[in-house]
Amino acid sequence: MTHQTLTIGELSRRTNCKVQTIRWYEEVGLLPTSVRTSGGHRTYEQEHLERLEFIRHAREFGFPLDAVRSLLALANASGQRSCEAAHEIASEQLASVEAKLRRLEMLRAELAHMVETGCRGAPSDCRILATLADHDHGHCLSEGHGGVPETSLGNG
Amino acid sequence: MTHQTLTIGELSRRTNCKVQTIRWYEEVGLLPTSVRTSGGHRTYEQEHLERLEFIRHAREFGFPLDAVRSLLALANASGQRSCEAAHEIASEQLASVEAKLRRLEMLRAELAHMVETGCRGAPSDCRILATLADHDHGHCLSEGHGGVPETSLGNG
DNA sequence: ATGGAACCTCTAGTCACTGGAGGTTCAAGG
DNA sequence: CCTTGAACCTCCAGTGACTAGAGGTTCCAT
Repeated sequence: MTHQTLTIGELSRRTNCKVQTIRWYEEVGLLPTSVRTSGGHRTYEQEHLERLEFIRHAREFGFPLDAVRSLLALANASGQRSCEAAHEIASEQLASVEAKLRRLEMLRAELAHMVETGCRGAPSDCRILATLADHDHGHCLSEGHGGVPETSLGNG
Repeated sequence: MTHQTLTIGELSRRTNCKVQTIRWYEEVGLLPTSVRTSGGHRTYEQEHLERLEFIRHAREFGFPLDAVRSLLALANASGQRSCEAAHEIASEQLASVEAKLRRLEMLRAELAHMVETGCRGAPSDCRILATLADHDHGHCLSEGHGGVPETSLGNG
């Protein structure tokens, strides 16, 4: 029954999460509206600490915030269904990570080739600048074919 | 001497780059201020087409725009120095891609483990939700130790 | 009572675009 | 010459997940 409350700073230290980020999580509804002191300072309980740790762990696994929101809901209403739903979200995240890996591996190979080839003595024959300028840039780096570079790997 | 000019739409089609993106490249100085028709429409020449293609190729390799800016300058002032500088920029990009790959591979392994373990029959024993809630979350996913999740992989 | 650390709100910036509203210009057909 | 409608124009807001800073207030130990 040591019902101790935490300041935002303490919560920040314990979760390794910046103060601004905690406030932001509250703003976007990942953390409940915090109880305030008479002076307006936020106070937190053990349950908030646990919830924030959950969020941080999920973020470390690269789950986007929307997924974290769903996972939080599932964790609070545990049951067979929750378990299946969590499994599905995690599988999607795994698939997304694997897709990014494939993309990045292709990119790495291309870049490595470019860098290794380097410039062969003659400045006018710099493989790097030549590759970038190449009109007939044959091999296809962008998978989407939608016109967007999509090298962007977003989060996680 | 078929000195033909292009509209922004034609340039867009030929480079697979959206019209808005072309305008935005102009705004941030990657493309020169465009010559306009009397009515204010942008017109482009062959050189702009080539420059934009260069930009697109570099973006496909994941170079951030600042790097693209540098590479463009180097391409326009070719020489031994340019070649070396380009090599350095490309090496940095390669290193950055490799770092992201390492990070993603760790992430993939952790996620795969989590997903494979699944929930073992008992709903209360869902490995996924349990892993996320884990207080003693032992292994270290965040390499920075700066407090930030840094699962974010930015661009390229 | 005081000093300074920690807290508060609000705004803007990051990266590289993307999308949309609301209005103008161009070129082809009648 | 007039109309139609596609293509163009500018300006603004939004994306994801924070981060940084200005300018002001509260807390708590001395």
